[in-house]
Amino acid sequence: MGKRHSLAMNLDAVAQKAAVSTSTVSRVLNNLEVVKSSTRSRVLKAAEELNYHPNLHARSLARGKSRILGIIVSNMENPFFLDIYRTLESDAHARGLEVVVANTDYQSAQLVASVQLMIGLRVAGLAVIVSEMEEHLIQTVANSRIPAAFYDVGTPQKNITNIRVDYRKGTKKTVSYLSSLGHRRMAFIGHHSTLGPISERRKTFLESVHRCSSTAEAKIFAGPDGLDGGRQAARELLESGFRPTAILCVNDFMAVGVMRELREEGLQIPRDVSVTGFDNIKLAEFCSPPLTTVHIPREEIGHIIFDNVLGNGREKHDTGREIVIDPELVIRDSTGLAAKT
Amino acid sequence: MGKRHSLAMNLDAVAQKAAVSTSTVSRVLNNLEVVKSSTRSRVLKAAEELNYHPNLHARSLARGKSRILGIIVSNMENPFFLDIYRTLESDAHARGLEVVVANTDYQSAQLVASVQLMIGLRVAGLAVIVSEMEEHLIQTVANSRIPAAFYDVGTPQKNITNIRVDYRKGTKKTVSYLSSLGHRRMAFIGHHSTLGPISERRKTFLESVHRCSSTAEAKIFAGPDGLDGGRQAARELLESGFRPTAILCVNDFMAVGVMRELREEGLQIPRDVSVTGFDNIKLAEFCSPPLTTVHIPREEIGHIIFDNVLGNGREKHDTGREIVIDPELVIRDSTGLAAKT
DNA sequence: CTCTGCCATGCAAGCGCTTGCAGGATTTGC
DNA sequence: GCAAATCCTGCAAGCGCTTGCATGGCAGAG
Repeated sequence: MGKRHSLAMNLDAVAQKAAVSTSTVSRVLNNLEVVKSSTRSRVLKAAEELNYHPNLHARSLARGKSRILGIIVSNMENPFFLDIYRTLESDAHARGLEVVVANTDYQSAQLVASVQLMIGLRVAGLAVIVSEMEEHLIQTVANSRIPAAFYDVGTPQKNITNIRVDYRKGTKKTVSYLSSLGHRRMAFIGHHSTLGPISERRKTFLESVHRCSSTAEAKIFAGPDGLDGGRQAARELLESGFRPTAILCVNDFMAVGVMRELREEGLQIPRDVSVTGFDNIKLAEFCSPPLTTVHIPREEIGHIIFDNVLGNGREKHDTGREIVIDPELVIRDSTGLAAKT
Repeated sequence: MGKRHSLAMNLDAVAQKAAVSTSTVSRVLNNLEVVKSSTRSRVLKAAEELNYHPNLHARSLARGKSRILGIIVSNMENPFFLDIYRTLESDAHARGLEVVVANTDYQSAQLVASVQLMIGLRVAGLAVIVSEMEEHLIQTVANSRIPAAFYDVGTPQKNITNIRVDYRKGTKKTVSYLSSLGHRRMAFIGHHSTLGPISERRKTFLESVHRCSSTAEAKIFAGPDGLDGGRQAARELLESGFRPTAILCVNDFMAVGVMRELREEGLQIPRDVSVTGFDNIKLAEFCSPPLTTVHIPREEIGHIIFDNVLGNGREKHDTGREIVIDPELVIRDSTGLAAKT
């Protein structure tokens, strides 16, 4: 019944205008060197004049694969994830791949939808940066045979690599550092989350504090994630009457929120109370006072993920491995000697 | 020559397994209500067992269109763009559309590539949030007949809407406010950029200062964009010997960087010098001191863009219009009465 | 001037899905 | 019990592109 999609501009149109076959047009557009240069330029001219843009769906379909790197990320606002994403993106572009991102917003329904999307798109590779994922879904990805790498999720699977940061170590380093400054009464401010990495930090915190000194006190507070959440949690802490000399926060955003609230309360940092963060986002360096925090090498992580998804074949497609990254403590001005009480 | 792509799992496989035709499978998967429920569940079961995921490329090809909203953005790290993006994304999801984003990093080559990608993907709608775009490229988008909206770019075109913020007004409000506090010596800190909206602010700044008082002094400084850039520009300002009582920054990030440097120099804000930003990002509320800045309603902008791209038909597809948004001054603690000199 | 061989191009099948149309099976009405 | 209406399902064409194979033309060799 002829053209159903009137406005469509396709290879045929170009072929006709250039008086060649579609195959030739295709070859020109794909830079196959078999085409005579006079023909080539004629085709190029026709395509240009018709304002032709190849239909990527048709191309992927015909080729049986797409040149797309899929990225699933739980929260783009988090500079932590954002940085990893940016690295992946630039690696992909360097390899001539397009990128499609899906944000899950920590919603498991979104995660499922995103995975469906990526598989449906038959992406060339998939990076999943989400902190938590059901075993079932991981299996789905594994079954799809799409080369994939996860950040901080579940256990390694067949042809899937899992990359994670040793949060325990980071937390331990922070606690020992604070302990060495004389702190014996500490609080941990986390957020309402059952995410693995988060509860890991919480647990390690308690253990470490008690290992450093049997008389040490440790309490845990929580608020929603983010600047506001940190502030809110700090408020609760203040109202609880507990007066720690040091506060460890689950991430830098919350730490900045916490500092804001403490300052409002008239407390000085670090004179009255020390504060630490986690991640070492840019802001940590620029807030006031600059924040002592745990640095996580996000660029490095991004590169590792990319290499494991679409690396030059060096070591990809091993039977899934686990790669563990060591975090480093960065000392700035938000921590100091414990105040005498 | 049989299956070229061995691992492919397609409709046929499901159809065979469920002992029906591909058409039926297709109808089940698309929830067409014509299928007998016993057949339906048989198909669903087969699909499930085979771990089948429809090929979205084939689907888009057959349907002649995709259910994808394309978003092109110049810099995801900028919370300003990020917020607009997030709004668009949630609007899209609410309508059952997928989203694909392309980051241009302010590189014009990337912009071209992104536009190609979106057109190639035959996206259902396109939002372009990039601050600057060649007329030629705008035309390309217009010619593609894809419903599109631009933020802050060029002139309205046929079936393309342009949305922009009245930066002049925002800058004027800031200057008059500072002027009313007695400031007569002001600096503007921008970044190295020829982007329209930026030079607009710069120019308006100079005009406004001189309009407020003929004896007022105004100078302009610049650095790279971002926290570091603000710091660097502040350094230059300090070294220049110019001692303004107020500094207007082109955006909040730069303002925070500026404040950091001033503080290091021993200056107090706002006692010694007032500082203002632009955009009113979250950080503006949490930095120290909280920043006086110009609020730009990013969510609202996001919704407007979406409505203009894929709105319920209410008013989309007008012959391109221009929508202008009014910014509001938000007064916080980084500004105060001018110091006596 | 004919023969071999290569170069540039065209032919046509196929990628996985949708969908208008047709037709067999099952109901319903009388 | 039979015709008509209804319901499901299948057939097959087509979406725009790629690509293995076939072929026409032309150059150089003899």
